[in-house]
Amino acid sequence: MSQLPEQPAGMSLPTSADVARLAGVSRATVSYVLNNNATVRISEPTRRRVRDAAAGLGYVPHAAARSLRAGHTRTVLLPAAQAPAGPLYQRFLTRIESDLRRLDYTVVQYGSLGLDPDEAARAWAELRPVAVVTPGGMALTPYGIGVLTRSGAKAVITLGPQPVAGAHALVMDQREVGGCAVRHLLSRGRHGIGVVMPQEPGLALFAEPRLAGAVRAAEDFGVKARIQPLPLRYDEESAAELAARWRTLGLDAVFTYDDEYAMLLMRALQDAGVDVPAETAMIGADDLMLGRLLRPRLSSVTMELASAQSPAEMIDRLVQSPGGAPERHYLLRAAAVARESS
Amino acid sequence: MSQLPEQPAGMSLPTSADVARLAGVSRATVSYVLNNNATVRISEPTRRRVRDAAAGLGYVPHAAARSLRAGHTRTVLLPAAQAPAGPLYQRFLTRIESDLRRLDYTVVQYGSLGLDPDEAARAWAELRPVAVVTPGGMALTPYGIGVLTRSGAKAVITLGPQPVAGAHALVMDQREVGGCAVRHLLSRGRHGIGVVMPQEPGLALFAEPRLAGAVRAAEDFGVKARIQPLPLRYDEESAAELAARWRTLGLDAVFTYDDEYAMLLMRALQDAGVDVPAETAMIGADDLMLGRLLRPRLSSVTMELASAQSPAEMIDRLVQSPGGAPERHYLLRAAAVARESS
DNA sequence: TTGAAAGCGGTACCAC
DNA sequence: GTGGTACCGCTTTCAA
Repeated sequence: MSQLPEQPAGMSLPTSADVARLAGVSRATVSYVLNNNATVRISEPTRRRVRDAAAGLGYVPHAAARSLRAGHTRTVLLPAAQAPAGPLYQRFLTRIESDLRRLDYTVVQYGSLGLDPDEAARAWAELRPVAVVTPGGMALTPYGIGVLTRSGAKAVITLGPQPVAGAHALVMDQREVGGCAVRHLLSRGRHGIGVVMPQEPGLALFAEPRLAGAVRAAEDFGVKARIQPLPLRYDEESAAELAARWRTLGLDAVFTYDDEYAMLLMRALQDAGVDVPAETAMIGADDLMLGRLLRPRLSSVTMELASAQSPAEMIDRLVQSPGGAPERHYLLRAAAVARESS
Repeated sequence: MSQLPEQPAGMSLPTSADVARLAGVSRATVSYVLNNNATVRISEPTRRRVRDAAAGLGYVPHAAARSLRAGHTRTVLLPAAQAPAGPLYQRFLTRIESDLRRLDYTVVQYGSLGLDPDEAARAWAELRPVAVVTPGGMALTPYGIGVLTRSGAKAVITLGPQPVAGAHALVMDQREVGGCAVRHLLSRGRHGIGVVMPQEPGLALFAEPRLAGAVRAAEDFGVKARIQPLPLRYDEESAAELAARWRTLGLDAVFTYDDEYAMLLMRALQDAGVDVPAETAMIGADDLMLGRLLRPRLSSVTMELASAQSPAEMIDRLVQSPGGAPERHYLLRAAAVARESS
């Protein structure tokens, strides 16, 4: 398969004019045939001659020329996230990417580290994408949205913990994660609940809403419930320091932001002689394998992406009929999984 | 900053002709000014008028038009990897991405899931990238390399465990990881060494070379050393099954592919009453935080990317003076970190 | 059923 | 110093 079309040793790729010449037809005909243009009838022999010529020369159309002429692209731009991607985001990416390709879009991740929001929007607009999906870490200003829209983006969509004014939103509402965790702990009869707040800068975007959801769940429960934020760096020293003053905090439960922080804190608490779950119940989030390997086995908040419509279908719909009011779709389903640690 | 340039409500982005009209100059002049073209002297007042007009209109150049005219792009294409990216690859990505931007390249990750190698190469070639860096998971055929080269790619580079004929290579030689692990275990006086082989399809690409390196290190040591591959799925059932027949294997050490598999297997062995490290020494790879949290603390092979020249500089050099013989650069430095498990 | 030709937005050569 | 203009590769009327 790889070698079938004998490529001439010519050093530069042929154009549609070369294909036309070899097939003995005009460039127009080449375009009609290769794009299966339905509005024009081309005879079967001609089609074959064109196809053979294209294959023989190893013709590859020039995307820039095509989109320049067309006045639009089928590029969906996904600015690469700042923070290292978690497992959930990776699943989201592969999913939306293959779905969009099935719908005949070209998905492009474009790195924009170190650009300010307006510069970034202009850089994206240079590519004239038909849709832009910006992850939470990337700020999107009204100016940026304007530039993108006027550059031909039919859909500007934010993806993250909270919506942005003026753009459509795929909301992964992290508050529900905190809410689930705290409701679970409350249902276990715990009332003094610590909430781990990672100090890594990129995580604040997720940690803050999780805390807000935790606080909200506690308020809904009543005055007995108390939420205490617990700053923690992802290193043993920080965990040991927290564990050392654990008993002074008067907590009987902790939501650790995620399973990895759970492992860190569980180890530190156990080393400090604090029993889990007897003295302190613990729940993480992400439902990773590692949680099941801890002793006690870690309770966790499991998350999945779910919506009536796949994100790719939403994008396709917005592209085909743009101009509606900003839409919000809540993608995150969270549920507590009880194991031995709570 | 975001609101300063009052954008007219016009619904489509202005072209350089619009800028020229507003500034009262020609399109040529606009191009000269905005690109700081040094070969032509434009008076300062004119420059200002052009710049003001461009800013006022919110002008954003059209990348496709530019590259069509130029006959080449400054796009470096990074086909997105198939397998979920590990921490090492993520570090590599952010690094190369910001380095390349500094050198004024546009870095684009292009998803190609589910395309066959030659289709994928054609899809990439449509974008006329100046360089392509394909991760190990993506096959690159001689035909594909030919198409890309003729489409204007000055550098076609593979990135992964082993080089590919006809392309430059950034080699992350996984054999050294297995070699390090085994040499470490041998130095501890262990001779019957199991090597975990993850059964997840995407990991074979890494696991096989690690095993090969392990075998090689054992051979170098002498006849006393024995290597035994141990297929393992990433689930507790598979680990328990392996642990149950552990003593029949006659091994006194195991290299677990990475730290996560180490955690899985360590738990299973401990549950089966096999003492680590007394009965079986264990070493993982990646040197994750979680290894330090295990009891016994996990020995691990730590990896980092190092080379005389940054990958971005290599790409830039190849782009500027293409046509040399395929280069190979070995990026991976591996070293065993001894902790309590070995 | 096919071909000639205009034009998408920028760049760069050549005149003035 | 600045403007006119040809052209990059492709699509799409319009005419034949």
